[in-house]
Amino acid sequence: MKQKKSFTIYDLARKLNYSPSTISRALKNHHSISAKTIEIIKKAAAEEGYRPNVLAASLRNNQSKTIGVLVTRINRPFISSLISGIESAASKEGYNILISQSNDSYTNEVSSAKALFDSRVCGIIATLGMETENIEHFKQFESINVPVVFVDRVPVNFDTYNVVIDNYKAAYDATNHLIEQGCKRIAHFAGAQHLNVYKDRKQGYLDALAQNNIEPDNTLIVTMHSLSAEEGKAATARLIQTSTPPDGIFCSNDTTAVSAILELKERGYRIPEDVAVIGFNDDPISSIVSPPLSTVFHPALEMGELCTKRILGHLSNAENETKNSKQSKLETHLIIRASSDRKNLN
Amino acid sequence: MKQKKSFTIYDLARKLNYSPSTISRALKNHHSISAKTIEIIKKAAAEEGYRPNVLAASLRNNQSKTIGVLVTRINRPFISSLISGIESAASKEGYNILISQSNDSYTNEVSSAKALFDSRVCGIIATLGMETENIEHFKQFESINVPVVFVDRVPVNFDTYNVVIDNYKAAYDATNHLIEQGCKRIAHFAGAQHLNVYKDRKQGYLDALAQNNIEPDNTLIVTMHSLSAEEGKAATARLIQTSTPPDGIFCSNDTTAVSAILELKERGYRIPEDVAVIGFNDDPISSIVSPPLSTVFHPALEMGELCTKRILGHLSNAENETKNSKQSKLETHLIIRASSDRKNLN
DNA sequence: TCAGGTTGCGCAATCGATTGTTTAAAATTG
DNA sequence: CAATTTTAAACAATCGATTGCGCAACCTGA
Repeated sequence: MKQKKSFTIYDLARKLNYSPSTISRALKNHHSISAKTIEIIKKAAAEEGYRPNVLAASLRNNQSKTIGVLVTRINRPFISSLISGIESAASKEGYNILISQSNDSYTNEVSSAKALFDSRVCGIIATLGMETENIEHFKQFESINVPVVFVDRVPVNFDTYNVVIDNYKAAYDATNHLIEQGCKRIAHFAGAQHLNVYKDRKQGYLDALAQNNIEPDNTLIVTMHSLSAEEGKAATARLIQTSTPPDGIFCSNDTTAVSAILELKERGYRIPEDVAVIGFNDDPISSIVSPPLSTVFHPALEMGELCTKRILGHLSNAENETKNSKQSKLETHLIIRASSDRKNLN
Repeated sequence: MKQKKSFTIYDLARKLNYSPSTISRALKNHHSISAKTIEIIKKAAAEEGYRPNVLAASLRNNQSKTIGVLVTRINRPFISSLISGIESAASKEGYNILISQSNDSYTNEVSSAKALFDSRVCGIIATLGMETENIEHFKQFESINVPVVFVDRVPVNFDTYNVVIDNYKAAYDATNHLIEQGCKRIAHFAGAQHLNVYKDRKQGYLDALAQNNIEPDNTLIVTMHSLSAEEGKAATARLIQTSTPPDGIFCSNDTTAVSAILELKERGYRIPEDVAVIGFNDDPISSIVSPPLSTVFHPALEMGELCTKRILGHLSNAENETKNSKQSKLETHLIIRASSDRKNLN
């Protein structure tokens, strides 16, 4: 069932005895239209409930005010906050956002990228899926000069905009914090190592150990596919039952960290006395679990806003791109809560 | 900075010595184009990396394959899952989704609705903001036969598609459950009463009390503006310090329920022995808090999918709309966890 | 062999807004 | 008052895909 046709500048032109071009110009205060005419036209437009058809304008201008957003899963705390930030910054400037999720499937990611391209988005913001190793599907955008901003999970060796946090430093600090609390055997729940975020977090962890002359123990490093609660629970159960269990765990996300806490509690371990735990992201669950989870603040909203700004900045002046580096690294910080705070125990 | 022009059917036509109309028809397997020609054209299109411009097609057809989604806040568990469901069902059918958030501001909601209208969405899915009492801004869609689906927070007296749960029944059951657990003085954290969801939940609560011959006590009913953690904490603190404190709380969302639990624990009350608590939504925090929170399952993903189906159903056959009622009420159920389960105490 | 039918494809208008180029009228100048 | 400049608005092409209509070329059967 088709939509009914809506009221256009042609209808308005006929009604007021002006040409469509005059209507168009009047509505955007073009200097060659007299003030009186502008007033007449705007008044009539408002009365008739005229609404511009942005499809037509976009087609003509070869420029849509729509930003494409391609994420893994919309309903995750970090992602939904990221999108919220993107949307806020975009709508403030009159841009719309078109959203697509890949569910961490490479095939979906490729077809979503195509769909966004076909919609002629003026820019695209993406975070890579777990499976993604090849990023050819983003090159089509560059070929028509549509800016691509990768956020959080970004590819290496692809010269485009990036918005990330310093995963290495955050992980280093988190691990160091555990060491300061007296942990000697620190486990690490790592994510897929072809993704920058998890690779950097692992490296930060390793370097913090090295810096403190702690020999890394591979049996304490668990690399997980999806960093799910189930994986976290299973890994915790396995590690804690060994002859040399960990006394601290640095997890690559809060989901596994919380599941570790729950599993440890169930088995009668005290947190942080027996095992100190620190997560990553500051998801809502991290402050609710008992004891509250220490974690790394992830500025999701801010990252989203910055992504939008990068797109808009590129569109407004393509020349400046060399001035500002294309790489943005946002500040994070540790949030120390009870799950790792051995010094403030009552 | 404008985008570069991309490769069009005209370019393809020139290259292959066919007319643009033949290209267009061939690409969609029109019967009047020979199999051989179709093959030639499709092959060339693939080689040249031709991608259709959906803006042009939408303009011509007066029909975009884009669904507008207007929510209050993207980064809330229920909403992000709802969007995820909408997106999944939409992308499966080749539809895109354009998202806008109102942040519960009426002004934003109105301007977002305008923006979505201007983008000529083929349908719109919306959940009302806290401030919204007037819904004139949704009538423009009906005027050009664009279907409007309200979900969860829906208006009364507006004849359009609705996707909701039975808030009344869920609240009735939740309250009844508390009564079965032996609660005599059950408090209720209510939301803004001009919104159907909170009004129905309150009514279900009241009727459950009445059914069990419990006199309602207005001092136990707290109506909140935003049902935030702060409000929940404050209300809990106030209620528990009265001479006749509640022994059960039915909260209109999980956020306030969790904050109630935390506040009660901090004050030394046992849950559920002293106070049983039940929330609404089944947010991730509900299963993490200690004790785990009993709550009402809210089928967010399913609701989202159904919203999309309603839109697509309307578009494919406008006649059927009388067959299926425009109102869809989805099933919910209680999730009983420790926060209210007095019978399974060890 | 020819009227009538089918097949395969091109022509040209259309969707609604935008904009470079004209044109007509009004205002200014000498 | 004629010449020139300024002002105001119209004309027409354009963006890319779609589609009703028309028109050859070919096929069919009588």
